[in-house]
Amino acid sequence: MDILEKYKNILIVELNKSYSNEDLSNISFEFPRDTSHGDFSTNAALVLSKKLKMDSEQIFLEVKKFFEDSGDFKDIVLAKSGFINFFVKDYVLHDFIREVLKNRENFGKKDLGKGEKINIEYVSANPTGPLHVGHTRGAVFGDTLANIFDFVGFDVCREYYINDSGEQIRNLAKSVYLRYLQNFSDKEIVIPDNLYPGEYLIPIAKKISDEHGEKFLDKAESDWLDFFMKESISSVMNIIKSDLKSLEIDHDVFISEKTLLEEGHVNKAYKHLEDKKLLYKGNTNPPKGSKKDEWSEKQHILFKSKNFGDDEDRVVKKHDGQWTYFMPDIAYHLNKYERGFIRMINIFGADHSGYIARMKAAVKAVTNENANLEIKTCQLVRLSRGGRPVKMSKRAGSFITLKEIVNEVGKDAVRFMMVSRKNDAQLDFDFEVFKNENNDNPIFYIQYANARISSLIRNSKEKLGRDIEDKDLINADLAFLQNENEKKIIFQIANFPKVIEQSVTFMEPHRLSYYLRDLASSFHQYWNLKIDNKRIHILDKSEMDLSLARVALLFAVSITIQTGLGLLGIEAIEEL
RNA sequence: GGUCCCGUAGCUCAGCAGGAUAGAGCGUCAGAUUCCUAAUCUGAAGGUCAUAGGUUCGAAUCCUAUCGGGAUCACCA
Repeated sequence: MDILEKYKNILIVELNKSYSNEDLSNISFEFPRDTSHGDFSTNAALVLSKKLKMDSEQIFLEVKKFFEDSGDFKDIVLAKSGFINFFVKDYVLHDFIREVLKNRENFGKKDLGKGEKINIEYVSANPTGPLHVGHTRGAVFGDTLANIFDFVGFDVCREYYINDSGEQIRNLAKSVYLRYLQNFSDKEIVIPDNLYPGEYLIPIAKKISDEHGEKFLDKAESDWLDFFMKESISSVMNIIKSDLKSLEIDHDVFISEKTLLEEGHVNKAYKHLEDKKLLYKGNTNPPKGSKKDEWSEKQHILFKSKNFGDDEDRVVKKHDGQWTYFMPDIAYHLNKYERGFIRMINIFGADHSGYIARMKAAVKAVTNENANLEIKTCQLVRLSRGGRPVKMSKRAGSFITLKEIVNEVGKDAVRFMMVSRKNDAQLDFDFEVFKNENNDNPIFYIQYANARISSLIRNSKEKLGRDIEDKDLINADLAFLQNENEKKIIFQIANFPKVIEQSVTFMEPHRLSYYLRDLASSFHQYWNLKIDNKRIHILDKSEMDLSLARVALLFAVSITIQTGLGLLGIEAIEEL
């Protein structure tokens, strides 16, 4: 089902017989941009003639021989530039489209993963408040990536790490406690700077008041803190899960830092490092720009992350015996390894990019370099509305939440928006664009294409005087398709498996977004096509065979759009 | 200052593991509606791919340096 791959394999296998000593990895086999360069082209003659100091004509003749027997080609020529250009017979393309129609939602699938377990950790936002726009990009990026990995045969585990331990959680609990006190007092309560001011804590406090009354009033902190931490975390995690649900993001596993601590995983990982002699007592330099007197000269326990490619050794245990945030993270990744994950992917916000080197170092250390951690970062998102930037300040909880954007433009638009740029490029987005129902709005444009194709099937009775069924499409005689636009669309569909493969190997789902937009564009062009200055009618009673052939082709487009949108987590709409 | 990301059309961005004449949307200008969804389409104008070197048959793509923009620096997460 991947034409390109099929012929490339033949080429490489055959070349290997004669030139097994040569590195053939530079040899390409692709759809040339310019149709005058044939249907496929390869640089094989160019590359090998150079390497072997052979005449390129000679290599060309050899290559030509590989393909001649199949009878699939009209012509194979050596271009002046040195490329070998292949002109394929029509039936090859028609057979391909029939394969797409038969395979339906499985078109584009490849077994690249062969069932390999892969762990993708994304979001992992601290449970101190609802998700905001900053989390959204990583959430959608990670989820889309997971979809694509799953599609190509990996055994994907989608995971969320809950940082439910440490100072921030105590602060969360204290913030909720203040809101709780407010429920029993007329006096306005002031929330200190270091605590969380968000109003989402009010219902949490209300629930505690309702269920436990005045039980925690006038009590020492030690009497209520644990309870408030527990209640707050579980309530905030419910908010977060509901945020994720609004984007149809569903993690398989939530792992709690607190649990890792309680079950001894952190101690175990620490001992692990100790046994390998990767820990030592020492000091660190104060960070640039900080005041010297705020810096304690006490001795901490450091992990030799420099041995594994980091540029500093990192503190794992503070002088007072407390863990740093880093140590549980190490334990967590050891735990992933122990659960059988050799391959792990983490999605970080760009503000955590400084953390990449130490995390990779830790995974190497703790797994004896057996596991591979890959980290993808998502750059910032800047939202605007009608050309004006949306101000985002964390003060007073006035940041834009994930829910607000989903409510404003809808799940599909948000998902598309977040993967419509390369992950490591900054993202500027105007809300208004995604509310438009026109060409400005790419998600609309793609859905419109699919809706138009669906309308053909719906209208077939009226326009052709008969219903179109699956077997009509599969049996359609595609030789009736003789138009350049039709050929262009066939090649575009044929490129889908490659786009999928690249999205996986580069971990760049945005490629899929661009692909779908381009495919939709070719479709819309075709829809408006004029021959002899007259608009074509796809459904034309007087040209039944041609009509069926056209619908068959467009149905293959629809299949591709639906699969692509599905991977992006977006509905394919049949009627607007 | 160190590290990471970015720099391609007026704007927002693609550019496939180095390939043939650099692409799309928006915006601008000029057009298309006896039509199955015009919520669409066609055409035109628009480029020193930040700059300078290097690698090679061949560079927007790889390497080095410089300039510009952003993020980050912990005994916070």
